[in-house]
Amino acid sequence: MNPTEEKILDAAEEIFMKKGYDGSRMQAIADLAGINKAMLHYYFRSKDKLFERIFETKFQGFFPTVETLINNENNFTDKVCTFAEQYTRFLIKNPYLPHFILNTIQKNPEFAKKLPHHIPQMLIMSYMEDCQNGLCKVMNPAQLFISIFGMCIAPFMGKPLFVSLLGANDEDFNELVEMRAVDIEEQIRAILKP
Amino acid sequence: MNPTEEKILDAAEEIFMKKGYDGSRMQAIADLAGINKAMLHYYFRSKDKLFERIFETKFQGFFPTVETLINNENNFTDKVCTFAEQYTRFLIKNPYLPHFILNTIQKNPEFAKKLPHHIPQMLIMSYMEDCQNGLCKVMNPAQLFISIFGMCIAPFMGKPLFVSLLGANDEDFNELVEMRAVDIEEQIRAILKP
DNA sequence: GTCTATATCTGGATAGAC
DNA sequence: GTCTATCCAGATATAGAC
Repeated sequence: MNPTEEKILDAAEEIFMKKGYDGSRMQAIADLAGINKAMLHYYFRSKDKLFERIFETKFQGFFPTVETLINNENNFTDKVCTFAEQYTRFLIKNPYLPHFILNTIQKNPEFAKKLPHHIPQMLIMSYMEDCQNGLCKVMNPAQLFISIFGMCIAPFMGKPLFVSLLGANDEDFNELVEMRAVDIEEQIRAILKP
Repeated sequence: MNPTEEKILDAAEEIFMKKGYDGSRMQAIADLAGINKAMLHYYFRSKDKLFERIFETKFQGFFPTVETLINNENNFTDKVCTFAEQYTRFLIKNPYLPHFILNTIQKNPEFAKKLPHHIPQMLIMSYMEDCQNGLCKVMNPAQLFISIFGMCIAPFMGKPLFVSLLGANDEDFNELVEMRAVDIEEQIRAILKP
C-alpha cells in the first residue's frame, strides 16, 4: 500500500479512536500524519469515508476470533475463561477500543449491522451441553454473557474513575489490569459452578 | 425556577445525554426547547457552561447514594446485592447515563475530579471485615468492584449489540434487563461465596 | 501525488430592536 | 425576557498550480 495512505490510516486511527467521529478534526489527522489536509480528501474523499474505513477494521477486532473459542477443545467453562484472559490481554493493547466501538454504535446503531451472530450461537450451544451434563449452573445464557462482557470491558470503560478512586497512576492501573487477566478466571468459574 | 430556563435544561439534558458534547448542537437544543438559540446564551452564556451544568447534575446521579448502602445494615454481600439490584433499576430509567458519564470523563478526565471517594473506602472496610469473619472469599477488592461495576453497566453500554445478537427488539431488551435486576444477585453471591 | 489557496458551509456567539 | 439578523471562527471540501 502507498506509504502516504498508510500514514493517513495510522493517524486517523489514533485520532478517531481517542476523540470519536464528532471530536476529530481532519486537520489533526493531517498534522499527525505529517501531510496536508488536501491529501486526506485525495485518498479517502471525505471524513465519513475515512471514518468508516477505520471503523470497519476496528469493529472486526473488537470481536474475538472464533479460533480462540473453537481451538480450545475443553468444556464451556474452560473456553470462556481462556477467552476472558486472552481478551483482557488484547484490550490492554487496545484500551480505547471498547469506548470507540460502543460509542459509535450507540450513536449510530446501523454500524452494528455486520455482527458475527455465529459466535454467540456457538457459545450458547456449548453452554447448554455442559448444563445438561451438570457441569454448569443453569441460568439465562444472555445474563451470563452480558456479565462476562461487562467484566472484560469494565476496567477500560471506567479507567479514569478507577484511577481516581484508587488514587493510582497509570502504572498502577496497568498492573491492576495485568493481574485482572488472571483473576477474572476465578470469578467466572464461581459464577458457572453448579 | 424560570420556566424557560427549565425547558432549556430539559432539552439540553436530552440532547447532551444522547449525543455527547461534540455531537450536540445549540440549535438542536433550542428547537427541542421550543425557543430561540439566543436564549440559550442569555441564560447560560455558552455551550460549555450549559454542558457543565448538565454534567454536574447527572454525574452525582451516576454514583449511588450512600444511603442505599448504609441504611442496609446487613453484611457486605447483602449490601452489594441490594445495591446491584437498585442500581440496575435506576439505570433502566437512565439508560444513556453510563455512556454519557464515562465518555465525557474519558475525553476529559478533569471531569472526574469530584468523585465520592468515601463510598469505595466504606465498601472496602465492610468487605474486609466480612472477609475476616469468613463470610466472603478473599480477593483483591478492586477486582471485585470492577466486576460488579461492569456487570451493572454492561447491558446499557452494549444494548445495540445485544439487541442485534439476540435478534431482539426494544421490548425484549427491557424485559431482559428487568430480569437482570433480579438475576444479578445470584451471580454476585457466587463470586463472593467463600 | 503533493502542495497552497480558496470556496462553502456550519455552528457558537453577539448586537440591537421590541 | 424574547426575538431577528448578523458576525466570525473553524471545519470540510475543492480548484488549480507544480
